[in-house]
Amino acid sequence: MARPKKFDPEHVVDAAMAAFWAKGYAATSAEDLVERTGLGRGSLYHAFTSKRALFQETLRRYDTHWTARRVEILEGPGSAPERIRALLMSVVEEETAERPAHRGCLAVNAAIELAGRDPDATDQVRRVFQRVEDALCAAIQRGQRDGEIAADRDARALAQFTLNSMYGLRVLGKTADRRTLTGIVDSVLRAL
Amino acid sequence: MARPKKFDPEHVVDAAMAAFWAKGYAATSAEDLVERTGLGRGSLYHAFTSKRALFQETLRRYDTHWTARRVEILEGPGSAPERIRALLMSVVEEETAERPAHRGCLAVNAAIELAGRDPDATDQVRRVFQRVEDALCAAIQRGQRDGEIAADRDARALAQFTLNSMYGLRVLGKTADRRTLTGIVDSVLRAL
DNA sequence: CTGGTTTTGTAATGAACAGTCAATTTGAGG
DNA sequence: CCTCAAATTGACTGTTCATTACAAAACCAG
Repeated sequence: MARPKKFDPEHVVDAAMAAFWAKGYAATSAEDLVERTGLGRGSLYHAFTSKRALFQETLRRYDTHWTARRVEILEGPGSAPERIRALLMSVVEEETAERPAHRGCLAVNAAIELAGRDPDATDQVRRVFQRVEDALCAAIQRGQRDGEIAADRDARALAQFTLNSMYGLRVLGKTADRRTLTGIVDSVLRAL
Repeated sequence: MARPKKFDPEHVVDAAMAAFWAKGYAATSAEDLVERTGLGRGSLYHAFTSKRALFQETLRRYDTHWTARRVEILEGPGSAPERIRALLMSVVEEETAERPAHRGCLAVNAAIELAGRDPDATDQVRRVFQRVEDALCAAIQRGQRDGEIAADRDARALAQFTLNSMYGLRVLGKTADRRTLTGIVDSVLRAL
């Protein structure tokens, strides 16, 4: 290695993520990325090849970094239903927060914007969804062992149902108020 | 009126809708719209002012035309749970269809792409969501009268829960297979 | 048939787009 | 303290973007 990079690639990807997250893929320009990352145009392209490749890197980092945070919520202390409620309520809080307004979940945004047109993005999104589903399934199985969730029900099916509800909140969160969303969370937990 | 329009405005909006629906707002170019609608650039801009205004018109038409179809499913013959299942399964069918691939629901797509950045689009999306929610609420109240759905539960809350699940399917539909989605529909109906 | 108003088609606008390049700087290895 | 591969810089590419200008064409009212 001759000359070391002046920047931390992870920081740069985080900055790019902020841009893509706020505006979506198509509406984010190379200029936006240059501004946010602080890199020069040349450096950015030298290091990441293209806008598309940088977005792919962004999705990868979202998977490892942000998805892990969601999983941690489920693995925290407390009963399984409590943990699941905490997860869903964290989504409600995010969606109703003033700032950043309605940025939602990057994986969901990418799924809606690019599914069917960008196979690589779709794959990465699938990975995110799968990780959360698996964590939900583990939490539900724990709840079944502890007698908080009916043991005769299929844990995988319940996990998928809960995941579905969580992503529903990402959609309704764009227009619904906190009360409504909280009511939905109550209904979901009642169904477990 | 001096010279009559050569085109049917509704047909043109439908064509524009197809373009926006397939690619999203930002990724659809004026050129795409010209191709799809068959109009000349001049005519298109003369009649619809701007890409943004045409999109707004598109959302309005989606609300009156497509949302009505969803509502019709709920008002069809059969028990309330049957009708709700039919609605959710129509979403599953659309999401797993080969063609058009993963175009989803235009209102959901617009919500995810533009919420927080385009107040007019957000308002229109809210209107769509509200109409479906109201129709669900009516169906659920009917089900409660007929004894198919527990009468002690809040119909509005159940409608919002069901709406949430429906839009969850729009998200998971991008990566999940038909079996999984159908399983989720089963879980949702079990919760009513 | 004619006047007046609107629609239409085409060409042109400047801005913004993603991506490239050659020149320059840098610092780790020898 | 060189050498040289890699990183940086910022100007530059050609393309595509949304939108407009303008003149020709079309049609209804009188």
